[in-house]
Amino acid sequence: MTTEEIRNKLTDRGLKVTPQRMAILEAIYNLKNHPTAENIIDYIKKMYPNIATGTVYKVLGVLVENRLIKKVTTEKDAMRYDGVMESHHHIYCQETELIKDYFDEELDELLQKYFEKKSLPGFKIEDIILQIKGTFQKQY
Amino acid sequence: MTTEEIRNKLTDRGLKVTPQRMAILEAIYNLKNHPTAENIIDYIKKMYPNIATGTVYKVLGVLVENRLIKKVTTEKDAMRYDGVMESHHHIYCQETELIKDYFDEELDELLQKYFEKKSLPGFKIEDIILQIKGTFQKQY
DNA sequence: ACTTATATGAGAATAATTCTTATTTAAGAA
DNA sequence: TTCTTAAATAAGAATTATTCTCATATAAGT
Ligand SMILES: [Mn+2]
Ligand SMILES: [Mn+2]
Ligand SMILES: [Zn+2]
Ligand SMILES: [Zn+2]
Repeated sequence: MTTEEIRNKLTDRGLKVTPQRMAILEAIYNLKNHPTAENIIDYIKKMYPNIATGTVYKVLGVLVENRLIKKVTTEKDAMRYDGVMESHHHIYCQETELIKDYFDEELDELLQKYFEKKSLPGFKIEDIILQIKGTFQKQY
Repeated sequence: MTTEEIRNKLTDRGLKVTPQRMAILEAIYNLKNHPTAENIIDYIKKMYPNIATGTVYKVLGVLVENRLIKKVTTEKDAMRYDGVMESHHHIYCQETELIKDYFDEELDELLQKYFEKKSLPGFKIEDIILQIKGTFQKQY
């Protein structure tokens, strides 16, 4: 993801391009494993030590509203963020904080067809995300 | 769910039976829509005004550890709890806080078979929960 | 360059949860 | 039925995650 591409994501949504917004998007794309706000703040402060905590939360909210990033829910108190906007699911390791992306078009089609048939009465489905919970096998 | 049944759930796990634990389980079973800790506290305080907030959080943690209840993740800051331990999925209304249970054995079998075939290398799946996001149609 | 609506920084405030410690109590043993 | 004691609770302080307020700074259009 180049600087220009990041800039375009902002302008495409009619958002002002600020160094803070650029830095936050860049952080999300570079930090793997679905960073928390705190992860993002730590990362950005290396290059840009004056960024305000409140600004990061504000910007994250704006980016979510504008569908440039997504929230990832967990059983921990801190929200996590995801810069991958293509449809995908999440593999949660119960022993660590690791959340791996899981892409599977075949599964997505299967689910889409399944819920076309068995549509939920009175509910318009916008998105289906699998939370796949378990543990990674330790390798000796 | 009778008082005796609730009591047995605790003793079956080797947990001491306390009025607080009984009240918290009863609250979760009676409150619908996946209550927050605050919902549970408000409910219990009607009958039992001296219960301490910290006790409720402590007990909720114990009940989760002992698999008598589950956490339900959301994009909001407050954790929500679920007393329904049978396998099921969640329908999230994007416009309200409503989280509806969705039971579907056919779907569960479909998923189980799917992931038997396409097993995730190095990962032991313990549970798969669908987060079905969308909106309930308003009826006029 | 000028203007202005919007974004940011700083720090206070709030909300959700956890921690600490003295006291109480459930449940098994005597 | 007491007695014992490890575990649970109440109360309130502390911590963590997030939001809010408001004065200043700045992006972007004119
Ligand atoms: Mn959450
Ligand atoms: Mn919180
Ligand atoms: Zn992801
Ligand atoms: Zn449920």
